[in-house]
Amino acid sequence: MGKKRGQKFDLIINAAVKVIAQNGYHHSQVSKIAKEAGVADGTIYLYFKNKEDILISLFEEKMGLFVEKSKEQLTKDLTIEEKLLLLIEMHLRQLEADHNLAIVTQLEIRQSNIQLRSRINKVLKGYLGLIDTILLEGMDNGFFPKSLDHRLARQVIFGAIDEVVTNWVMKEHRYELVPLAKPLCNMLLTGLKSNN
Amino acid sequence: MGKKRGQKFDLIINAAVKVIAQNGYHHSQVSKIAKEAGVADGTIYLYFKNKEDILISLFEEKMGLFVEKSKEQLTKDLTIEEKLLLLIEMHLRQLEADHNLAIVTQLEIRQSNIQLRSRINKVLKGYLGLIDTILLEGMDNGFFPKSLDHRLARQVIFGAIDEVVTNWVMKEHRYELVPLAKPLCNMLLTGLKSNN
Amino acid sequence: MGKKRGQKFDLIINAAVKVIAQNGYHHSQVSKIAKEAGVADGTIYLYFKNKEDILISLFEEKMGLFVEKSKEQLTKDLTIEEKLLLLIEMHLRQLEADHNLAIVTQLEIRQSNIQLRSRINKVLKGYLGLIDTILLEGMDNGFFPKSLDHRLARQVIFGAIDEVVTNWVMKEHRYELVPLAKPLCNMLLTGLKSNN
Amino acid sequence: MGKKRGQKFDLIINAAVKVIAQNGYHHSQVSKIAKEAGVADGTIYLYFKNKEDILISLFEEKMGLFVEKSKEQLTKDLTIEEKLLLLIEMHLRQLEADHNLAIVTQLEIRQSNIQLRSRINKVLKGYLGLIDTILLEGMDNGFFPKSLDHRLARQVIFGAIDEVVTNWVMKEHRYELVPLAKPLCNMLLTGLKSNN
DNA sequence: GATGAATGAGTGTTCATTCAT
DNA sequence: TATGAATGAACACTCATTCAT
Repeated sequence: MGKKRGQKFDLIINAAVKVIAQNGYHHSQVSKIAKEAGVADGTIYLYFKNKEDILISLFEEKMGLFVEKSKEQLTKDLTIEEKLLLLIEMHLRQLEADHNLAIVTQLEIRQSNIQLRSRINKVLKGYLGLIDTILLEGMDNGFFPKSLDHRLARQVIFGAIDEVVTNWVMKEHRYELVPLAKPLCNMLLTGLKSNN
Repeated sequence: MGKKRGQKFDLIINAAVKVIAQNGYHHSQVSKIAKEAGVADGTIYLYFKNKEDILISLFEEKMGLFVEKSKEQLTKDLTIEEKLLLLIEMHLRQLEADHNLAIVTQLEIRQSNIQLRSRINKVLKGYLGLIDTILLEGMDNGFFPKSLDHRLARQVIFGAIDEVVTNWVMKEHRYELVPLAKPLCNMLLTGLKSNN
Repeated sequence: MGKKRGQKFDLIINAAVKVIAQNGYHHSQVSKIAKEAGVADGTIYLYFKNKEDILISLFEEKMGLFVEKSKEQLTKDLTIEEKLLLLIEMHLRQLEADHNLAIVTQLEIRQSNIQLRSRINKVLKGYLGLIDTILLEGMDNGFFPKSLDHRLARQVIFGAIDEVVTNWVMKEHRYELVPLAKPLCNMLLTGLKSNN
Repeated sequence: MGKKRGQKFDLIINAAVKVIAQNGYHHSQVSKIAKEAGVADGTIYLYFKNKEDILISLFEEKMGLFVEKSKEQLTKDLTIEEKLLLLIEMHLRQLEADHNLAIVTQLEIRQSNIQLRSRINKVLKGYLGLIDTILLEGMDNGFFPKSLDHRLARQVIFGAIDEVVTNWVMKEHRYELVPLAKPLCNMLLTGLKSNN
């Protein structure tokens, strides 16, 4: 059964983002999502294998789109520094633009089984690939040292961004997120230590 | 109800770590934890308010202990650099020493409700306080620039360490964790960029 | 709605025999039968009132045909003994010739509601009528005693044949059925007791 | 999990006989049975694996008891003829004494999956064993011919009795059942044919 | 007639929690 | 304190049936 797409697919995905952000995954009954989407309960199962599949598909859909867009932007002729900044900015902008999505992404999706993590990780791999590309290009042109452990660096970059977003969600979006891109990027590039 | 302590309290906590790490939180029935602990189902409720309380108490107990130990270590007369390295090393060592605890800490505990996050965050605050202390001391003695946004820095440090541990857990502990402390610490202090 | 006949009617009936024999009635979704028949789900409802109607119609169709054929054969000029043997042989032969039909007839059809039994019984009545005809003719010509309780006798004959077939189906058709006609017929006619 | 017995086990079994006889198996919701038994829904699952298990356990319980009783009676010093008659009489009497049980036994239990049939058959085997014992003893002492196919004979006897009971149930118990034992027994022993 | 996407009623089962002993 | 049998609320999912095309 290849995944069916169509108007209803998006209808359900968007309803799910809203309902899950408001109630949390475990209190978001399938019937509640169906009602919000304006379809019958059973219709959900024409487009999704089960309730968990909604959550993961939602992530794949939204995050996949984001990765696509980002990949495209990063083909531009920019310096490594500009590319990293751009990526961070896009990341923060995307989530600041959709608070519900941010809640689902930073909190609810992490409630999924270890097994489901593999599907999540597949999507994440796409994102991490973008970071890797920047890192490798930078090592190639001397912006980063040849000796850089790029896997560790990738984890540091992703972990830092992710934590910044999560912190913003936990603080209930009480401050602006995008302005943090620049200082965050600098901190990652030059470190915390005074450079004198 | 003040929290009751006693032999059984620890018995249950340790059983929970084992059972939850093996089965995941949602497949760890209270009766399964009780059986592993060698107590009756009902006994659990003499020591814990409900199932979620086991999970959070477990975190409070183990993490609280860790923060205590760390705080103590950090009173030693060390450079800022040494202190940060020590903290990271202790963090990685504690989790590498107990794989089950690492699984619960990095994966399962995140499945808790948004509400429960507040109790988790309270514990985390203790840990983040340690980072802050180092950061502020460093800013004070010129190791870090006065202009450092220490809240952002704290998020970067925590996010990076956390991601490194999570990655290790997701990769099923297939490599050694503690050796990553040194390069991780350096990366955080001097950044990714080449220092020509 | 008079019953519609046509190519598709038979297509569906035959698909149903196959699907139900293989999966059991309760695991034979209408859509599965439709697929096997090569028609759309909705088409089923142009020919049958509901799912149960397929099961009963199937029985009516196959059994009705069998009763017709048998009635015809029994008009021949035969002794009572020959007629009974012929009936039993035809019964066993019909089911041995179509294992799937035998499964449906002996096992699956009995899963229908008490209400539906009335339609089944109507069909059976035709068959039982054949037995009655033989019994009454035999009582008339002295082959059977005048005192015979022919209703009881009919139940004994039908019950015995039915059980022999069911046993064969339950034993997964591991032996030949038709050869049992002769000894079964003898047993019914002369009883189990030694005749000396 | 060995089967738990106890007061509640019987309570539930008896409630199930009543509810299933009145509503049919498929319209006998577990909650309905629980209510009739005066226990909570969940309690059912302390004593039975699932809904089907209630049906089969019920049969095992009631039929098993009957087979025990019959086996005991048949140790008496009786002629073969008397033994067969006794068995038939007990069979008819047991079911005439409990109309609800008869409905479940003759109609509802047959709605179970082919898989569940194996558990049913295991119970039936006990009953069929009783018939076999009589047949073999009769062949041994010359009451039955040495050449008797006792497996076929067993099927004829069981099929006949079963059909007589089913017929009585389908006719909604409108006549007395036990009086049919004698003529039924005779018919099985001496056959239908006139013994000129 | 034929289709098949959409419907939504219906229920078995789990398991955290309680409480009489 | 400790027990564990009993509770009962809660819900994902199926699938027979409909109907607009």
